[in-house]
Amino acid sequence: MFLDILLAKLRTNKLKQTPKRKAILKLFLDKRCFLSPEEIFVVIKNGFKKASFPSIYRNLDELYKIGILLKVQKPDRRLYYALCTAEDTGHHHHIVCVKCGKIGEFSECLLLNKKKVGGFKILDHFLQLEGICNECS
Amino acid sequence: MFLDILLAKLRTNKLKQTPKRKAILKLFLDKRCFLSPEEIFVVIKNGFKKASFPSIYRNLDELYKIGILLKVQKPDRRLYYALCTAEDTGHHHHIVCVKCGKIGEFSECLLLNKKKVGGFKILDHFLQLEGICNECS
DNA sequence: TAATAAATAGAAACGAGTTCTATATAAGAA
DNA sequence: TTCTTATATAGAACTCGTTTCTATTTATTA
Repeated sequence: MFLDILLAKLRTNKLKQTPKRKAILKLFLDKRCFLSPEEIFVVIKNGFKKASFPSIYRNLDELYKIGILLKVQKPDRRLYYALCTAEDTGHHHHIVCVKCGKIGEFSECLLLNKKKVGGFKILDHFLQLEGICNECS
Repeated sequence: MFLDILLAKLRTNKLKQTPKRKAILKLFLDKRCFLSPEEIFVVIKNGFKKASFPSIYRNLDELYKIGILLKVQKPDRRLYYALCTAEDTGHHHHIVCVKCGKIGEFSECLLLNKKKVGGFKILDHFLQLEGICNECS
């Protein structure tokens, strides 16, 4: 089962398997879409007696850092997280549909593998794509 | 001259040609890259006795609304604006030196010439590079 | 079961961006 | 030029998503 794989990943990264972490992972497995910290907070608030935003934010960031979640920012200037389905947890980019806002993910880096350009040695890059998804076109 | 065209666009849209608006436009014409409100504020602060963030933000938004500027959001969760180069000649990118802040420009697009990726049809992209310039390395 | 390292809740802080309002100024009219 | 009026401005105060701080609680292991 997929949840077991995620829980194993927690152990591998020395993160405790707390009830709330499990609830967050189950929520992402159930919904299979991008969720904001606020949406997750509401669910946790309903399932437990106590809940706090800092824990939600920290958990989301930790899950992002160990490659379980991916993180994007929508034009509403909020963070959104979703299960990362890329086989490798390495470098990958996202593309946003200009019509429906759906976010696609691809691990293929579109950049030519150049080390130097215009007299500058390239250290890092930020690539943001806009497009139209299959359903909207 | 390009500045005249932009100023005419202000008049067309019934926006006054204030000294600060002119300074902002000149800055974009000079830099030819994405700038944050903060970066613009610093320049305006140096060129005038007074400056305020609300004016910068409102001006950038107005220039964006009448099509003079583009607006994007980078992962640092800040807004960035750049001249809309629709009439401008060639597709080009910028690279910023992480040490001295110098901005390089190159017309060669580093993106693989893909039209579609992950089920999305690519319409537009924004690429910002970071690196080290010749003098700093 | 006890030890301990990590996770939590709650309050407070942070910071980019926005709203409010009185004052200043660009641009057209007299 | 001077006057008039609508727009632009500075500065203070605010918004709100996100982060930091800290005392308490809890999952893990020994």
